[in-house]
Amino acid sequence: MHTLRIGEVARRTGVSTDLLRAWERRYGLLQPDRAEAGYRLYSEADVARVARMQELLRDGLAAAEAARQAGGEPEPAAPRRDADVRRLAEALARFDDTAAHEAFDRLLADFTGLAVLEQAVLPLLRELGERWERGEASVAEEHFASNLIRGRVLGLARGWDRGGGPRAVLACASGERHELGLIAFGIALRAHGWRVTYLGADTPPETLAVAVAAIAPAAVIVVALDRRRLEGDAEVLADVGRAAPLWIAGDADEALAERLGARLLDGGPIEAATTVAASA
Amino acid sequence: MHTLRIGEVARRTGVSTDLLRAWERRYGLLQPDRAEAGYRLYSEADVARVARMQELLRDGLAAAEAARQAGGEPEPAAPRRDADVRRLAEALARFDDTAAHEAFDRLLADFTGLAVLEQAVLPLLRELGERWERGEASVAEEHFASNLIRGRVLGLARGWDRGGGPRAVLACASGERHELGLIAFGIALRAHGWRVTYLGADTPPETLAVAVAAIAPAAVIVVALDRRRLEGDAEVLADVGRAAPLWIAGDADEALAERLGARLLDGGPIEAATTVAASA
DNA sequence: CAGATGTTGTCCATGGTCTGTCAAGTTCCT
DNA sequence: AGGAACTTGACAGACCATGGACAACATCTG
Repeated sequence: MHTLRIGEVARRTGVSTDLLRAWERRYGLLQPDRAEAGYRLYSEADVARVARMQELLRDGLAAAEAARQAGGEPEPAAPRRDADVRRLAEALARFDDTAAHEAFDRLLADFTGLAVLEQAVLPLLRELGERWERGEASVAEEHFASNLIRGRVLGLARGWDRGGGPRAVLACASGERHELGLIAFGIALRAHGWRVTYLGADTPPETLAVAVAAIAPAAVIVVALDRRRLEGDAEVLADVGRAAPLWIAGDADEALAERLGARLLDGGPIEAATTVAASA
Repeated sequence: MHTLRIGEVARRTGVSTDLLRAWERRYGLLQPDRAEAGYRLYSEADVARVARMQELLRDGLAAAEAARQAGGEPEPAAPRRDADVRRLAEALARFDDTAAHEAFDRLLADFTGLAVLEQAVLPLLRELGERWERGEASVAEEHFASNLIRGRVLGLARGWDRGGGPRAVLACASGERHELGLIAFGIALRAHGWRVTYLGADTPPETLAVAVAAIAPAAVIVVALDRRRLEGDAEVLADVGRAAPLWIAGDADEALAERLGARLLDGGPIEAATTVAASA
């Protein structure tokens, strides 16, 4: 199981080899096996532990304290997570509110909000949508699931305007009600140290304009899965784009972005957050 | 659990490190642990206490008095509830996500979910609506507030199907998106020992039918603030009414109820829950 | 009203601690 | 040979502690 050399771990985690050795020397974060020649040999669990360490550092803990906390149990491996995801899916299909919340709670206890969204919730909803298109899932199932999940995920969007980083305003376009991707983006941007003001689903463009005027953010992100929702409010959005850097995501292209004085965001929520974070 | 150093507490609260030390020295607001090197180590609870201190300062109290209250005995309940409701309203008007959640948390810690809804949230939204009609509140304010509150209130609707009481299915009519009253009703019905399956806003009638067939509840409650939302789905709703006792609430009257094979619910959410609970 | 007194947020000097990075010299593998 | 890794030691810059000082403001006093 212990097969990775230090350079590979560094590549995977973005932590320099020097720093990996320093963490080992100072805090005993990792205790890799050794090859006969003395080379450190790490396991996948070690990589996860380093990732956890990085998260704790981003949360503002001192390195010594972060190492102490990351030194405990590594994140549970994929099987346990998959079991909980499956339990969640089954509970939703049964309209079983209690079981669904329990599965969700367990996922949140074991993983970060971003990981839960990325690896469990979004794929689950995507799959549900596909099954629905194929006629295998009922409207009722889809409705119950997305309603419950919406409530839980909105609960993740809090305390986002704390701290001292640059500010961003996030909104779904007018009429747009799919906000899960936007929330995932918000969490990811938060991990980059930004402060986020989340306006949520179905934000009228005037609301956006008022918020932007009040906050003077370093970025404004508007998402729509149907480009007509953007086109319909083109003038107001262009005004917003003159007041602050505007990004659009979802069903948009370069031409539309240019028309709105906006920049285009594509890829998943996580890459998009990296892009925006790099802009300021 | 004392893990945060002073700089991180400063970042999270926006209070300078100097001031944190001054508050400790002068008022004993916080008594952090110390690391071996002498560094102050704070807990999450300390962060909350600082946030509370800031709120009291915003309310105009002198720092010494604010520290006394933030650190010491809580005030009697009623004034504090009013103060927290006011703080919630002010935070929402400022787009201040963190302060709003904190005020909400404190309300929930001190009162039941039903009381918070009945005495704080619903009146607050009603007042906001009125100010909006008079042009005193912006669309932006209204949107931000109801979005944040929706997320919090949805978080109250969990674990509702536990236990052994009679079952009820709750839904907003198709297109209807005002679900706060329905959630208040759900909490109240829960207090009568019922198990509640909550389908949420904008429930298509077919979804309702599937859920009712799957659950065989002792009551089905459908709410709409605009009666056309009920009339549009009259046939399916009448089918539902044949499968289980159906109640309609909101903008409806006896004639419409009769047409749907339903019974009429009026009055506030709490009386309505009493009515339904008495029916089984 | 002038002056005295108290309150409160901020600033500074000095000195210790923490932590990421770097360097030097060596060994291992292909 | 050359790239990657090893160990040890060092270092700069960020971070923190203490204690005192101070300016701005409010409140009280004669």
